[in-house]
Amino acid sequence: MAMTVLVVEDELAVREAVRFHLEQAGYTVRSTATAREAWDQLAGVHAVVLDWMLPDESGVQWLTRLRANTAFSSLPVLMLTARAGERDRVEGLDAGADDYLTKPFSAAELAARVRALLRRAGSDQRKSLVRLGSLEIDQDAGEARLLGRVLNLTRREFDLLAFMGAHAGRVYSRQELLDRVWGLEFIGGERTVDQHITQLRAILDEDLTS
Amino acid sequence: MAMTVLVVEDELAVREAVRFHLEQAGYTVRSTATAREAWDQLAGVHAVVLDWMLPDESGVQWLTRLRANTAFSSLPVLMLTARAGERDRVEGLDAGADDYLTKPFSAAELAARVRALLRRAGSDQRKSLVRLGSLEIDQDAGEARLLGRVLNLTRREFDLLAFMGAHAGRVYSRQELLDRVWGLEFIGGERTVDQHITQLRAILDEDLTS
DNA sequence: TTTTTCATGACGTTAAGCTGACATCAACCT
DNA sequence: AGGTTGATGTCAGCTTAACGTCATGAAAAA
Repeated sequence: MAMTVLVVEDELAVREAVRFHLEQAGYTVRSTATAREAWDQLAGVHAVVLDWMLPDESGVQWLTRLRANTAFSSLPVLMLTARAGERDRVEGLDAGADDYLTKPFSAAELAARVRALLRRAGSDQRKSLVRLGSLEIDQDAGEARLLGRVLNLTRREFDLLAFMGAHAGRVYSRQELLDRVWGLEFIGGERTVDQHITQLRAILDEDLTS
Repeated sequence: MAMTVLVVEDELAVREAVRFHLEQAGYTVRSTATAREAWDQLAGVHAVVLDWMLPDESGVQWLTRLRANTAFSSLPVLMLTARAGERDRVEGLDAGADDYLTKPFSAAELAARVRALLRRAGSDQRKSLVRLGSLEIDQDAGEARLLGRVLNLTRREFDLLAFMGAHAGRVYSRQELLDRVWGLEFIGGERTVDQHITQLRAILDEDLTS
């Protein structure tokens, strides 16, 4: 699932630079130059990179309005500012920014901070332990247990089992599994899924009978 | 019972921002702009957020005096600084600060750290000592012991071990470790993590077998 | 300065992952 | 009934990429 980041920044050069680096980092990027446009682009966005100074409305004002809207009250926002003034910082955090970066900033650090924001937001809602009968799938620990015993799974095997466990009772086609477990960028035959399913069954069977 | 936090910070904007966020988090907040005033406000306070630079006396000096007073020797203190220098950090912790935060900081992080401080002090159970089998990780002393013997670890090695010890049983990707142990501003290859893990294993192995 | 600690690129090793070939099976058709 | 077809299950080999380690230069500390 590709994460979408909205960049609100009036300076073209900065906007495009930010876009470039976030796309490099694997995010889908949407961008606007004004606060007014930004408002219309919010749907489906997972995080916002917001410039302090905008032509029509200050970033802080915009952020305050955003926070007032319950639908976006917990949307992660990273604020950009040209000045390192202490007062600005405080005002930004007051308005509800989750993180803060002073220009000039390194592109990699921006990406890292966005990544951290998204991870934090995501881990809050992720259910880390799924139990299905005597099978436990522990996302945090990265392990699955059957009858209390830890299964010796490879990464793909675990990912596949975890996905199916998180959507128990639902049927997925091979292609859907490839898209959602392997990722959209994976190019390959559907037989690959068969192989891993076979493997999983073998492991589960073995641990059940031994 | 509502916990009371004393904020000692000369800059009005920062002081009020900190007040705002701590009150949001459910604490009663008292604040002063100078070290002298702070001294008179200490009664009944459960924790202190202390700025490094104050008009009348440096935060470090003030803290040293505080620690010398037996009545306040175990009062949790969170230090704020604009500088990120390693030396400052050491000096602050040396003087008796329990935690340390570099400006600019996020509101959420400040609140989280204060909460952590109060929890530690409240249960009077120094969570800074983690024990895993015969391995002890002592955050306060900045050292780790295996079978009672102090391990000779470098700073990174200790930080890494401490982080993992504090989150035992959880799996982290290389990238997450870089973000959380090295910091978001670190830009570098993931192989770096491998190297330090290898080193840690070697040290632990050696101390186990000798 | 000297000494220690870090980061990183190179490289060998291993096992995880992918794929093609073949076997099996059920449904459908003639 | 026998044959055909398409979907599925399994096996074994090949290819990678993930891992662990070493050595070296850079950076930081003493």
